[in-house]
Amino acid sequence: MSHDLQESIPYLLASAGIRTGLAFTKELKPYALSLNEWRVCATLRHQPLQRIGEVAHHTSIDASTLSRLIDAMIRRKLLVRERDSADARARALHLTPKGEALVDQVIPLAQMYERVALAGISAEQAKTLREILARIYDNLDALNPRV
Amino acid sequence: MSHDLQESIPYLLASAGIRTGLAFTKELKPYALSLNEWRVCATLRHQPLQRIGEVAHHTSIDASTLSRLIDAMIRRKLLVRERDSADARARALHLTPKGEALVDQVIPLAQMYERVALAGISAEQAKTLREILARIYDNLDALNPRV
DNA sequence: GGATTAAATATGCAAACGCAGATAATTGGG
DNA sequence: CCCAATTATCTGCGTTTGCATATTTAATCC
Repeated sequence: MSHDLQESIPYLLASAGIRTGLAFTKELKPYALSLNEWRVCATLRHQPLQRIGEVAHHTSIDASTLSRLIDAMIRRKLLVRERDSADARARALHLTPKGEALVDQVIPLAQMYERVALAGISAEQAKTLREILARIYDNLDALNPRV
Repeated sequence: MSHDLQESIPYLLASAGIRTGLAFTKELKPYALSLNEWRVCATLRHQPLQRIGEVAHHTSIDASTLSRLIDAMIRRKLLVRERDSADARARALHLTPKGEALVDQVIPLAQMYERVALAGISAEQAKTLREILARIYDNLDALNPRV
């Protein structure tokens, strides 16, 4: 059987994604943020007032891992948790002003990495890439019996 | 400051990559392979006789993590390690027949995931995607002071 | 050819992770 | 209004991970 595994989309996705993540992790060190913490910030910046379960779904981070991660972030006063108006069992998370300020500090870094990653890739290709990646995420999300 | 982080390439890459990895991890369970073990198999299938350091570089898995992972795989007789002809300090790894047989069993799964991930994406777009992902990997690889 | 440097791999250790099950709090049926 | 069922989150616990450092082995210099 031939089939070059190095050319398979899952393999290439992992390679590019892990590399990018590792590099960005180093950049985050001065801000005392782990990559997962940053991803939590990013999704809450995009859409505030999410519950832990929603954040877990959006970031693909296990809810139990998130529970602890978010506790620590709350202790650092980057996030707060309030009663959810819709379901009182749940608590809705959002960034504090301090958290937002931190995100604003990191955004230029994220923009720089975007440029580094996309070096030699046309704007049009980048647009296609965004669409395809979103589609792949959706394809795999659909596979999951609702995380 | 605006800038939607959810649209940034690193974020989308992580989302799509992690999702794909999680889903594939479940498929690997019956074969008692972790995702990292599979990635090691894949790179050794593509290019045998690599050292640990080379595998570490190709997979972006830390060498110390790999050292232990590979020990376990050798104990399972999926890999063997021989003296490297070029540098006798190093040992070159390659799959055993048993390891190759396992890879052959998993390949159809990998092919299936390729199809699932690419649902609704044209062959031409998929080709572009492969090229771009490889380019992104290279762009970030170049950034690293030789891992 | 012995000592020094260099490189590849392994190990100690603490932190992060993921699964399974526990807990907390609400909803819905009677 | 109370109890069973449901759902969101948390905790216990063993495994995996990554960093720093040690160890092993060979290449190189004198």
